[in-house]
Amino acid sequence: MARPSKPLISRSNAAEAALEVIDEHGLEELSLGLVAKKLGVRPPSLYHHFKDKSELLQEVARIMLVKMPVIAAPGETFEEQIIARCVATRRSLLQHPHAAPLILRYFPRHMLLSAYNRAAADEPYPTSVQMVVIDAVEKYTYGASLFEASARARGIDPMPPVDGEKYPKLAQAIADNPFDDEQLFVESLRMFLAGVRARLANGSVGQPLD
Amino acid sequence: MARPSKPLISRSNAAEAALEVIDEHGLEELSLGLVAKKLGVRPPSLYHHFKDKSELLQEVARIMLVKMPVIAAPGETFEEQIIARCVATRRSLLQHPHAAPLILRYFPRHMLLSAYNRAAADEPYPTSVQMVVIDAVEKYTYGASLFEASARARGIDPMPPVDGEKYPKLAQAIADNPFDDEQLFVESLRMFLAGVRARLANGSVGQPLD
DNA sequence: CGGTAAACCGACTCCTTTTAGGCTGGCGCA
DNA sequence: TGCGCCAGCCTAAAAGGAGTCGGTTTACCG
Repeated sequence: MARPSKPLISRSNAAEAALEVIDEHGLEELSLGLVAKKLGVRPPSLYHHFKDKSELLQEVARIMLVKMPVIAAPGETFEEQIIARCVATRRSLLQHPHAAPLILRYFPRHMLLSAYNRAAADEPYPTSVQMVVIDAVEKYTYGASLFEASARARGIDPMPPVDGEKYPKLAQAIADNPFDDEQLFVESLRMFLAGVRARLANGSVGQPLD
Repeated sequence: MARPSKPLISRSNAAEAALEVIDEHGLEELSLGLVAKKLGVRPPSLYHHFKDKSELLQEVARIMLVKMPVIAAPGETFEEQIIARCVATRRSLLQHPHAAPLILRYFPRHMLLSAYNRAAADEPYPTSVQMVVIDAVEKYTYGASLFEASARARGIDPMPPVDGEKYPKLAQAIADNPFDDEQLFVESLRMFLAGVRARLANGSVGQPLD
């Protein structure tokens, strides 16, 4: 079994295998041994395709972003189209809660440049605030998804049971919250984008709220 | 040197030592050996105080949050007070870019419950939207800080140089962006909080933007 | 003053990453 | 067709870190 007729390992199938291992065992327990086993191969063979383990993990982060669906939501407002894309991104990341932290470690911004360019082209905002919107929407989308993924990976409730005696106001707020996790996410984005509108409308961009 | 008169190791000084190691060498290179060396001690001794390495890291995450300054900004609007606290949190996290990812892995929500309770008490919003604000502000603050920390830890620019030929609109948006990183962060929060006001004012909470 | 247990250590095991070098068979080329 | 190269896998083993076990010393408490 020295050299197979068809290669057993490729960059992408190794990354897929690693992603499966992470989904099943978690990021901590990922070892080259487990990835190799899944490919029917010995651990050192992976070094023929990757410089080291971190390069493999980087590839995992990459395929997670590549596999994200491209959403079109015609007929809706510009803002709702943004939100639809953010929701798709969030759902996509939550498919692999254990792997999500890799996005943070190996965030491949260059892969998103064309998306940002399109965003800048589509946004009906003055160019001076476009970066605020791009930056905030990106960071909120990925940040919120990562925190939720982390909570799910650890098997804990995003918002733990709260002692109504010690924290009455918080308990009340939780009880009166009509939104589930995704709705909370969507509503937050709407608040933000509504705020962009409002501050542009009254010319207060850059000024404190009074 | 079997038992010193004063203990050499404690939970907190071990965590401090680990934090220093992380600051100097990065999270990947952190080993119990390095922490032990910094304490003038042998690696196995740490197991007298921590169950395993992850418990030590959890403690590191904890002290990072505990050491956060408590900010008061009297005389300002409620929103600007929130923002001041978020900025302080962001700066605090950016003091330790390499350690920041630990916050994600070991986020101790229960430590923040009293802060959330106070937030719920202070927020002049109906209880049905308080969670939207608390949740979004928290996730954006920590998420954005983590992404910036990650970028700095890797020594890369948050926004890499953009090819003006390939991405003209994006290059334009970057050129016309008047804000630095922290101002971008602040302005995003203002947009969000302005949006909360606006949507409450016109009763559109929960409704799509039109 | 004696017993208990806290606090640290050395030696060891196990596991994982990574390097070095070897084998084999597909494939280009004469 | 035959030859040699090298892609693509292998085994062996080094290097190093996490964690265990069983001391040993000394503080502390009755």
